[in-house]
Amino acid sequence: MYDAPHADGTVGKAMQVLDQVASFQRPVRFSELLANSPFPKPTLYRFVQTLTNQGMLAFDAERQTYSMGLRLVRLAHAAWRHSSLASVARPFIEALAEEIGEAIHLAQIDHGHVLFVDKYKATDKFDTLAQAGKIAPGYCTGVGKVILAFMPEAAQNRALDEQSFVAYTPNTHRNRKTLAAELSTIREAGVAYDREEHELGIISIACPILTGQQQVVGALSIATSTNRYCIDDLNKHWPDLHNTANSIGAQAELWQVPIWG
Amino acid sequence: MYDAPHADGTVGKAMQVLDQVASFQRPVRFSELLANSPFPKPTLYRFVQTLTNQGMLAFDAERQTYSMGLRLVRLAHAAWRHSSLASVARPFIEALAEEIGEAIHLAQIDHGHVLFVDKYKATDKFDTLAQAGKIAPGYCTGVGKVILAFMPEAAQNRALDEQSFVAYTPNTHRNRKTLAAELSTIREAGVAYDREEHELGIISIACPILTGQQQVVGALSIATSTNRYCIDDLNKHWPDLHNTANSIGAQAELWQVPIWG
DNA sequence: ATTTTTGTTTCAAATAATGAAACTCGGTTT
DNA sequence: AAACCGAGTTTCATTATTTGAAACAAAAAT
Repeated sequence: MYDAPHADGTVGKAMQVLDQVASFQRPVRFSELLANSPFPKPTLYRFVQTLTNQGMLAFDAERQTYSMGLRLVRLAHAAWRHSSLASVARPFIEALAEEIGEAIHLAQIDHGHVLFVDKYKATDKFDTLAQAGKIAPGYCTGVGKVILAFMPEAAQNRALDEQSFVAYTPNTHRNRKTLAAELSTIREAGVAYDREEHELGIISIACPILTGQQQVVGALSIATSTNRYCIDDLNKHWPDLHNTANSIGAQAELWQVPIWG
Repeated sequence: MYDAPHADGTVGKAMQVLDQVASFQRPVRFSELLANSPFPKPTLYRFVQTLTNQGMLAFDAERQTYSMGLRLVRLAHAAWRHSSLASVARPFIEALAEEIGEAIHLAQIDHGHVLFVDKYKATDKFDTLAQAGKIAPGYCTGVGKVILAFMPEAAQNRALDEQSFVAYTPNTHRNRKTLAAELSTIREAGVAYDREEHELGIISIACPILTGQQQVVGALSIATSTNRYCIDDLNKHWPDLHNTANSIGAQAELWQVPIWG
């Protein structure tokens, strides 16, 4: 038990640095990294050097800043194609979006956070990559809640432990208890709603994507704005959403999409 | 296949393993990796374990296979937004594509390979992510040749060293000499053509994206099929392509897009 | 039941990572 | 001009991690 923080050795630490650079959301100087880093100066320095050599980070010599490297784009391409639901789900989502004319989100879960792996916005041809890869909290999004609701208990507990319960809006769940209560309702109903819990003015309806053995592999949602529609309107699309989610689940199984991360 | 990794300590080796998994283009068993790995069994085993813990790989327990992890998608999202031309270039490309009605490619170069960071296919709303992140050879694509042509000499030499000169079609350059000759022509002309050098039936015209100091940051191309158009037809779009590339270059500079990796 | 293949663990030796301190290089202050 | 400062880089003895031959366990194949 006392070898608990076996923080995955050197590689784990390097990945931590990568995350840190990513978290800045902009090119960042070494000293800025250092200020927020658990590592001493030379250690951090070497990590950053190594990662840059490796193309995981990019160094702008002119401005002396680091940002995420293009090698990640190359690697993620493979991840996206072979390890996410997106490539399997795409044709189904496309069809659904054409029919409904609202934004469709496809999400998987990754360490307690919802990871959008694809997004189709019917009114905009060109929004895919900008959104794919984005993360959002699990406890206050339609896709997040529905995935949580259908997870096996052990995994669900682990994921719930990682929720922050930040109150984005007055409707956001503020603690595990109220969320857990909603999750069991969701599980029975097979649908989750986001009632402006993450962003005021945005609502959604979400269905789980399940395999034959009823394992959740992701979720599908229709999102819209309260200016145009209310939850009841979204409900009319439930049959379509549900069917699409089922079709994707069936395909995912054939295609051997990995079940977890 | 992938470039010789100047063994950057433990982290470099781990990244090498990541690349190896990516290169399979499908879920892969431990033993398959081992067969092609320079590392002894327990070493590889631990790398794979660590990377899986870290979410850089995903392990499918049922099928006993590894694939690329979703963490990469998360990280690449940041890379794509803050470290690639794509986010800056998008509105320009969109406008161009609408006008021309052919596929537009946006590429950067990464270790001698062309990395497509975005693609807009006017006739298909939904092809972006499938292509972004893909790599192609530098020596036989329009975007690749034009980037090579405008690189500073030292970098160009390094990049040329990494070209494989595989003959994809009868028109493909087969050695450095003929390529180098074309590169200087391209540099003078400011345009490159792909005359079915990578794929039979596919041609393209490509312009460099330059900063104020005439540094290449990427390239833009219009691609089409020989069924519909010939090089001369593409040439009619040159002014538009050129203008768009210039606008992107100007914006890139303002936006502080990192110049290299 | 036996062998073979595939995946996992052990442990001493080999290697790589660590970080306090020292150094370099621009730029700024005295 | 000298002294100072802060950001970035290097050194090197110490420490911790990685390494891989070998052994082990589990699952498939024979």
